[in-house]
Amino acid sequence: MKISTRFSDAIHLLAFIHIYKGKIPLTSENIASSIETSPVMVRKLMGELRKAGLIETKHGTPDPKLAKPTDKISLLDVYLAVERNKPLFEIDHKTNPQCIVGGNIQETLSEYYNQAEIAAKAKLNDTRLSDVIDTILVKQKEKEYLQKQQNYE
Amino acid sequence: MKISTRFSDAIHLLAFIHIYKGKIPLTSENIASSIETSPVMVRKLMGELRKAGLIETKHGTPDPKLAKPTDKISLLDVYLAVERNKPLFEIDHKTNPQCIVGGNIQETLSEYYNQAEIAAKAKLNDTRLSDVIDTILVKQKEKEYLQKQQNYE
DNA sequence: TTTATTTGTAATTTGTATAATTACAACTGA
DNA sequence: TCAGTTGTAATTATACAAATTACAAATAAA
Repeated sequence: MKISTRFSDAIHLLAFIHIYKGKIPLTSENIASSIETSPVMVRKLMGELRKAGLIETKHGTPDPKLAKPTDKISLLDVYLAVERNKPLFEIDHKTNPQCIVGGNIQETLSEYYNQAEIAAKAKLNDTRLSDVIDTILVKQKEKEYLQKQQNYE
Repeated sequence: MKISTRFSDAIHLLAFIHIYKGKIPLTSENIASSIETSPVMVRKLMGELRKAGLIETKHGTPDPKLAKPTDKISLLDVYLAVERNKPLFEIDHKTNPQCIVGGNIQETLSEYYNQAEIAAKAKLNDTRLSDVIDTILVKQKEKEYLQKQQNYE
């Protein structure tokens, strides 16, 4: 499976907008170079985030903004924006309906999978974009501190 | 993305063995026709389930058995057997390390993703193969009852 | 009001993970 | 012995995400 990094990249994009707003021009080109993807992918993701009401953009103008404060955007909001209702656990929808197992496994698993999926989504809903940004900034400070230390050794 | 149904198919396979043991020969051919996949895929999955200690097979003999009672096998056991440590949420590992966001997002997200993943896996660990089999058999009975009803109408 | 820049989006190509297929040695049991 | 099966490797086919290409529409600055 060619794995999808849309969810990760969308969070990256939102954090980037917040951290670099006013410091560098927020063109799809600049954002793409941080994610290391194509500007077109960035614009597509931004289109979906815009439709979900998470950012505001203006056609022709390289200046996207977050539509809400970072503590009012949860990771679940981002997930739903770019992955829609994509299941976390895939069910095999092509099983033999003539068989007791094949004829009932899909419905059965979808119930149990759903419970697990909701547990995961509840955690995503508890995590705010502000948490992610705070963690990024702390990790960055720690890195810078370690580098400074090394310079004096 | 070509989605993977290995997890679903592995549960299907185990339920099939339990329900049809002694009723029909448990050849990879017969199991495959219920899953609607190839016999080779079934034999591969069985190989992984065997290595994980969930089933016992004998080379050349079409007679796999569950290695434990169905209430001692959880969906998490099956997941780990066939998906190993495959992450539920994929992190983009190719981001620009020169950027504050690109340089810290991977570590950051892996922490939050892990929390969500553990919540989901805990639910899978709470669900036993016996639960799945019970649900399948109940659903089957319900179907048969409805069909009988229709015959008298 | 022209011109360079950018967004937004569609169409096409490319890369790659997964499943299906092919092939066959090794084992089993009648 | 021999037909049937498992276990596994190698190859091919398929499906889909990402990258690329292309361009109309909007913007901003000269």
